[in-house]
Amino acid sequence: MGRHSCCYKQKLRKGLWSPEEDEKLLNHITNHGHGCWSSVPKLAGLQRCGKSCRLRWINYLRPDLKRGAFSPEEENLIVELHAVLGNRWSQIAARLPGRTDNEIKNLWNSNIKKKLRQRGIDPNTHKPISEVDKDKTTTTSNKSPPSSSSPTNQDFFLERPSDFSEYFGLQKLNFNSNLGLSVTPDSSPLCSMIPAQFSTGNMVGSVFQTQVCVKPSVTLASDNTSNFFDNGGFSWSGPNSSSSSSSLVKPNHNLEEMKWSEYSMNTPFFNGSTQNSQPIYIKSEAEYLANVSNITDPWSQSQNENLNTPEDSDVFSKDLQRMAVSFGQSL
DNA sequence: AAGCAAATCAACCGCATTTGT
DNA sequence: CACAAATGCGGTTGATTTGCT
Repeated sequence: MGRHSCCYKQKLRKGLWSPEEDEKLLNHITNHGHGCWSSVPKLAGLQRCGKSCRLRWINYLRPDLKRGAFSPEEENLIVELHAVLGNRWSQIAARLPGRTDNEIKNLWNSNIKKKLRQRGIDPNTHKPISEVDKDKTTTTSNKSPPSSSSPTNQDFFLERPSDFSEYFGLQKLNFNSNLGLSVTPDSSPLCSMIPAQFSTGNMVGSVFQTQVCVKPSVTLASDNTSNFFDNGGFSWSGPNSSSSSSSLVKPNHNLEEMKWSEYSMNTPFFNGSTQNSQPIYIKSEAEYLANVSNITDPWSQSQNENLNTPEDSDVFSKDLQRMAVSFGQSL
């Protein structure tokens, strides 16, 4: 036997809201707040289910809603955010004050998608359509999932849009094993989105399961004297680590199909249990590349080879392990 | 002005996750 | 720990509006 909707048990109204219903709901929430949504309809004198009341409030009655057409700036931001977040409409909406996930979703499906296609861009992958077609004909079955589907925790691939790090800019991430991560954002549009991602949950549940993560553009150094500008990438400050060699992660090395969970399962770094707060700096790939020339790069020799080899993955894992161990020791 | 198709919008549905008991 | 209820999310649908012939 199939499920029934929440409106089924009682004879509750469905469909469009009347002005009278709106007024009742608005008055009730203005005077008492919404509290528990399931009790709202009863308290407000409405023949609706709580879910319907919540939706009406969020999408229509909320006083902070911005109405009217989307500006070109908003549309651009939606495209940029979609390139990073995929169809995570609520997270996209969180970056556009006064806009709801529902209207952004509608705009995307009815308008933006079409515009992108007209410009020769695939709205799912944000790549040129010609490239996507080529991929389709060359790739075989077990490749990364399309970005249109939200990656699950299980299926998180280290894939990102090629221009992602341009949005990323310089971030200062403050890791605290009790509080999770917080971020001091810079002024680029996506930066303040990122901490919202990071600050919920613990390390494994947040930063290392988002597309932001370390992989695209970072250098890892286990030396506490190095700083962001010296090593051109990713570092942490803290007590001296036992490892004297610095660890480097080549930007864009080809580990697209490795899962973060595979790293996180094996690295003590991600399992820190004592309270500590460590600043972590990440800068954009562009900045990285501008500064990287003086840095010894263990992957440079393999530049023209297929980098997606077990050896590469192994080196990368070991570097992460080393970083993890020294970080763990500093906690 | 009428008819039709496309575009837009509001709301529902089912599922996943979170919270409470 | 198990279960149920509540909440939140994204996909989808269907009604309405808009634009074109």
